[in-house]
Amino acid sequence: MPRGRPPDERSAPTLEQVARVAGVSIATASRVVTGAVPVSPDRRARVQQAISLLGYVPDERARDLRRRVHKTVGLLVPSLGDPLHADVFRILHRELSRDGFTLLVFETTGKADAEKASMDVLVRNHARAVVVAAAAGLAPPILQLLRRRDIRAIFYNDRPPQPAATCVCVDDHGGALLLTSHLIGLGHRRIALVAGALDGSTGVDRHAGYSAALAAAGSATDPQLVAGFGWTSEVGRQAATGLLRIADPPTAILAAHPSLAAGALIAIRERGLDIPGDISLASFFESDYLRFVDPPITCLGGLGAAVAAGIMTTLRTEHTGLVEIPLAASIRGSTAAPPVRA
Amino acid sequence: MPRGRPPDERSAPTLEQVARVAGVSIATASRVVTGAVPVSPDRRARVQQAISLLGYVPDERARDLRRRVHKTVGLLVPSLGDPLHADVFRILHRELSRDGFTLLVFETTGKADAEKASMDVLVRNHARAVVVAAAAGLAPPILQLLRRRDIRAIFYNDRPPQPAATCVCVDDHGGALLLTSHLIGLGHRRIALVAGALDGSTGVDRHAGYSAALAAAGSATDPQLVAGFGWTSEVGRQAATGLLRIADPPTAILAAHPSLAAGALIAIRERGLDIPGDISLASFFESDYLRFVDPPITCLGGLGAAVAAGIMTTLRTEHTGLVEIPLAASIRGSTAAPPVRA
DNA sequence: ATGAAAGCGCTAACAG
DNA sequence: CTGTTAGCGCTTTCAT
Repeated sequence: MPRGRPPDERSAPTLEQVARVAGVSIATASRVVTGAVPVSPDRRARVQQAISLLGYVPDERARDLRRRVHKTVGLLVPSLGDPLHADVFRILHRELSRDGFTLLVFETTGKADAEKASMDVLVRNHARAVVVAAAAGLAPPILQLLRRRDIRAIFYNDRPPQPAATCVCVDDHGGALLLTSHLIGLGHRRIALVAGALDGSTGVDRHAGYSAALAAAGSATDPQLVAGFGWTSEVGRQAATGLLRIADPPTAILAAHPSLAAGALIAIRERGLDIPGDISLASFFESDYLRFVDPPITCLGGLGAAVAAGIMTTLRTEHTGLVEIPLAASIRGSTAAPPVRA
Repeated sequence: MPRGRPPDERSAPTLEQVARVAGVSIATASRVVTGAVPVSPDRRARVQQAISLLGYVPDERARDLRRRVHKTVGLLVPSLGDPLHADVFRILHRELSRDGFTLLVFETTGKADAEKASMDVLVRNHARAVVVAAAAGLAPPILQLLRRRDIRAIFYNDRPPQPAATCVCVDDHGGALLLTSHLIGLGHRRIALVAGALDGSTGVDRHAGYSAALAAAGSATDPQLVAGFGWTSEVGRQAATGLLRIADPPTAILAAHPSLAAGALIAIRERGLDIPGDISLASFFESDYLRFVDPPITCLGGLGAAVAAGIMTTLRTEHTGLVEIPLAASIRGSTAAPPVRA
């Protein structure tokens, strides 16, 4: 038998100690802690006194073990630095804490083995659900493991690899359409897209939305005006630099991500152009700096909150399927009518 | 007695099931899982086969409960958006996972009640240690709770409220001294400080280091050249705008935080000044954009890694006391000799 | 309203 | 080497 070490007073007090101090049974002590079942007032008081005297705090793990419930949810994101993911984390964390859940975050940088390792930890900790931003890399075997374990997977941002999976997706197509139409409405005809990587639905859908808006206005998509197939500011900068050098340069640039917009911003300034006098700039999604920059940049707002809300609903209602997050544009100083030309 | 529900095959397989399938005792199964004690080759093989057949994964919580160990560490930061904290999170997470630990992150935004709530969760989950960036708000009662629970507290960034506490601190004074001396060495005499809030050791020490460097060069600190007592880019922008308007404006600006530098950068551009031709700019710490901006901005580098390393050492060696992280400057294009003047 | 006791899934004595 | 067994701290049935 395990050597039951002498009850260490330094160690965390247990329910048994509380019960002893209060002079009641463990069961009664438990009942006042959980608060569910009726306990006589005087005993309740004695137990509560013992609790605060000892500084008792229930052991969440023992509790879950016995209750056979799993109050852990995982979040897998490529990067916590990304404002969208940071927002989702913040809000998810807040909401889940409210329900007594624990959120385990993993930064996977899109690497498959990191995702594998993260999933392993989550399984070992009996996660009930896992929220995944980096859908692309989540290999089928992992998905299978999740299913086998009855762990709900909720994808967001990118559309999931499996058609029937639960997903909270931003309306990328609609967003691009919205922003591009805004630019067209302002009078722009040469609108460039700094597109982002086209290996996931995010990039592809934004590109499609952009093209659709153009088509609706009667123009074709000029391949010369689409560049920047990555997600870093350096990619954005180089793409914009190239875009500004072509024969018939754009009067507006739409960036598919704040980092891309940051790069474009630098390129525009290097070129000595004025925003929005010479060129307009609009970006997907929100980021602190988009507001602080001069002029503040038009973008698609309120996203993190909406995504997080969608995830919470999905989590709570056991909903399965696709949730589309509607998008709204925050029109700011960086977009205006194009300069008049010859 | 609890109604042992019929063994649900959908649910996570237990060691007992593994043992049954392998035709061995549950103890033997446990032994091959933990891998510690000798087990005969054939039995080992049978168990391993059963494990992969069932897809068995040990339940971390039951394990910890039985082992009476606590493999959870908490991290409390004001904001995950801050590159320093994001770095610390990333590295801590990686290192701790390696040791089988779980990292629970909390964004407290410096609010005392958020810190209180976070600590509560950590206590309930039997955290072994908690790493705290927002030292200022961690009220004494919480500290007391931690001590009582024998939870190690490791502070970083700000110096802790309690003198004897364990702390991994950046050498803020030395860093400011280093950067300011660099600027002085370049020939600058009018060096401004965008200081950050002076209600914590971080801001105060950086200010002191700046003054010390000035004093060493034989100049006094001109109060007119110190502004920006907050941590947002907006504060930095306003401070720098003011600084550039005074009668005898600075030829160099030292920002106490990347956000402050971002604001200063905007102000400088608004003023139409060239970096580093008209004015030099240096910043505390690293941030992606500091590298991508044109010109890249001189700053203090490698910080997150160093802090995280210090924390890990502290965690592993049970070290108590103060660890100072040495700082190194990354000299980049944003600092050069001041313009020649009349 | 209360207490005794049976385990949740696991590890580690202890005795073969 | 292997099996038996006593709990880790907690909740909950069952019987008072």
